[in-house]
Amino acid sequence: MVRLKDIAEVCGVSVATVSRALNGLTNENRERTSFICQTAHDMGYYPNAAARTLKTSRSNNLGILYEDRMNHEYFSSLFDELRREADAHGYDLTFLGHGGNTETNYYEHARQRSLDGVIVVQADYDAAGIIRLATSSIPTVIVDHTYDGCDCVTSDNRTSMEQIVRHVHARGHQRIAFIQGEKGAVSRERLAGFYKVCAELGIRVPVEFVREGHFHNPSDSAEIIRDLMQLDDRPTCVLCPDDYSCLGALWLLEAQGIRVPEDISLVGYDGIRMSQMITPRLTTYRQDTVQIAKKVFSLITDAIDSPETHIPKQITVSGMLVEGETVR
Amino acid sequence: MVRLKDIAEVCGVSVATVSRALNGLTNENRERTSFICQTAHDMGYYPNAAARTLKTSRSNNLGILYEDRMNHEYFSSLFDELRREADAHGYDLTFLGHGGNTETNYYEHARQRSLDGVIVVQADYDAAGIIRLATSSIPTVIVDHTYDGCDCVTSDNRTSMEQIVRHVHARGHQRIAFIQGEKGAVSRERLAGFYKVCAELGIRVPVEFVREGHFHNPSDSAEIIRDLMQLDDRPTCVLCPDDYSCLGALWLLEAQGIRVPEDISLVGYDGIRMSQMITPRLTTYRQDTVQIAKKVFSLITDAIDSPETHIPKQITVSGMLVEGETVR
DNA sequence: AATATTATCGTAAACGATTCCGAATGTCAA
DNA sequence: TTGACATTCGGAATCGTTTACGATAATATT
Repeated sequence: MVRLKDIAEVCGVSVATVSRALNGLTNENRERTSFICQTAHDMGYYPNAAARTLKTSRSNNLGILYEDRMNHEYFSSLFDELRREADAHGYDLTFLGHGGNTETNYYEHARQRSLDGVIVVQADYDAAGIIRLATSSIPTVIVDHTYDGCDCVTSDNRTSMEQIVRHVHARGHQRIAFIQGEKGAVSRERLAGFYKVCAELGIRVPVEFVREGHFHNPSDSAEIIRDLMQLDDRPTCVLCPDDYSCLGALWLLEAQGIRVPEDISLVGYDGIRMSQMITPRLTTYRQDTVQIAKKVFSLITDAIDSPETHIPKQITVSGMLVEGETVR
Repeated sequence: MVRLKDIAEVCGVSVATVSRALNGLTNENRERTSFICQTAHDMGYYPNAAARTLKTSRSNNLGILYEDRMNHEYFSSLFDELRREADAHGYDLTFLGHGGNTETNYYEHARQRSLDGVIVVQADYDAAGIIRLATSSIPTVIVDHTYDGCDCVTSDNRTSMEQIVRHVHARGHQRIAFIQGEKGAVSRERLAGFYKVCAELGIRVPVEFVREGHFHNPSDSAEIIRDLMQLDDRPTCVLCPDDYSCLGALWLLEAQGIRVPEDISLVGYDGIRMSQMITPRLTTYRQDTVQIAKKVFSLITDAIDSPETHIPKQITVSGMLVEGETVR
């Protein structure tokens, strides 16, 4: 391993001069600087991140927090975009695990590794470990959830749902059911949008039309939909919590002879690729993962680079309604 | 931040003693050791990874290399399992990006961060950067590809394909087409298994039955399948490179009035969850991502812990044939 | 010409942990 | 009592880098 010391000896200068030259500090002799940089490159020098971190307590490394499994496409593609942004900003991405022991202490883990910030993609937002992290001095950005006084990036859950309701209403639906995902900021926002537009449009919403389901759980959604269809006063359209569960439900229903959209209309959420590859193509709302990732980094880099002037913001990113073939 | 020095002052011992006590070194006073550990815990001590890495040149951090996008389920679930294993072994997982600059130097990046090892999940295996890494002294495990003299974990591509061919043959198919994915060790192995069993079973394979396609590319596969079906002497069954492309092809075909398996039988590969949620359920081969991850870690931990006695191995992990409804 | 100012660079002290080596103490046998 | 030996601990160097500070030389000011 080539060290600054080695370069210093070759160039006949001090270690400090080499460090300054390589870091582009001012007050340095021009030609000498370029000479040092050249020989450093020739010698195959690369800085030792551990030493640099130890001295500066900056690691150029961000933590990424994801408690669930990654295998639904919305999360994995969001993750891909975050990775791209991290690369562009010169950061590495390290997964924040439970730190070996079961008592999930994300804060300590982040401190141990001197992480410059943490991106929370998915977590149990009521858990003490997450709140500890979010309220700490470590720059933290939450995706798809909101804490007061924290940096957050969310989809426009409320207005997107408003668009969806207007869309299906425009296509003639008056009896619209709504399946929630897990309780939380996302479901709350979407439900608010749902109720708001229903009220505006004079759509009556029986209490049994609003059900509690789960994200990414197809059989659960199918069960609820079948249940809804057996009501005397049954809905003509069901809004699902996400594409994954909607797709699954669609197939489970079709296997039972229930056709979409002839017998029932369905709407998904997320806009995963597969939703547009199937027949019928899903009517859904595509989240803009590229923009979400960009916003996450604009927040976190600001928090890192100017911690004293940074004020936490909550950013909303708009997506796009995708008209498929599952709404009659 | 609490340092060893702080603990030493509180306990009235030297820094060296605290370090030894915390690391469980021998030749230490029993009760004093436990007293030190207790106060360290009470003071909220956690070690500084950067300092430790600088001194020991071990980081307890593994690199994970993935050049493509993550959004197909096989890779993302494999990744989930790797994450679980890393947690269990006390390692963190850091993504190896291109290091900011475009000239992809994974080796230097790994050295910079003092990574203890690197797991290559997907990459351009012919690129100089990967080969440089694989042939370096950094413990490296390759998944789904083989280099001579390197640690590799692959699925049983050859025998799995043999099983698949036997299966469809047992169900009466004599005219079987094969769509390859990208060129490489995986495709080569599968094709070898395909040819071998076809020969054994006396199945004639016209040259136009073996096509070059792409992994994870549904429209491409659909195109090829349609093409195959227009042959005078058309196949009755097509083996696709993976579930994702197979699913997509299936829908594209059905949209054009071609029914599966009535008009054509299809077989996928990977065994992603969605393949079993749809109608018809896919006949496919499920890769054992849990076992793959376990093997990866058994190799990499051995390479890290005993670099002198470690000899590179190539491990094959068996999966399981999943009988669905896409083979008549 | 003497002094003030600036531009450059080197010295050395950190950052927090590990670990070699030697010192101090205790134990035991002769 | 003395010497040999084991046990336990502290001192200090070290890992590679950054950076405050002072020293030096070059230039400008009067």
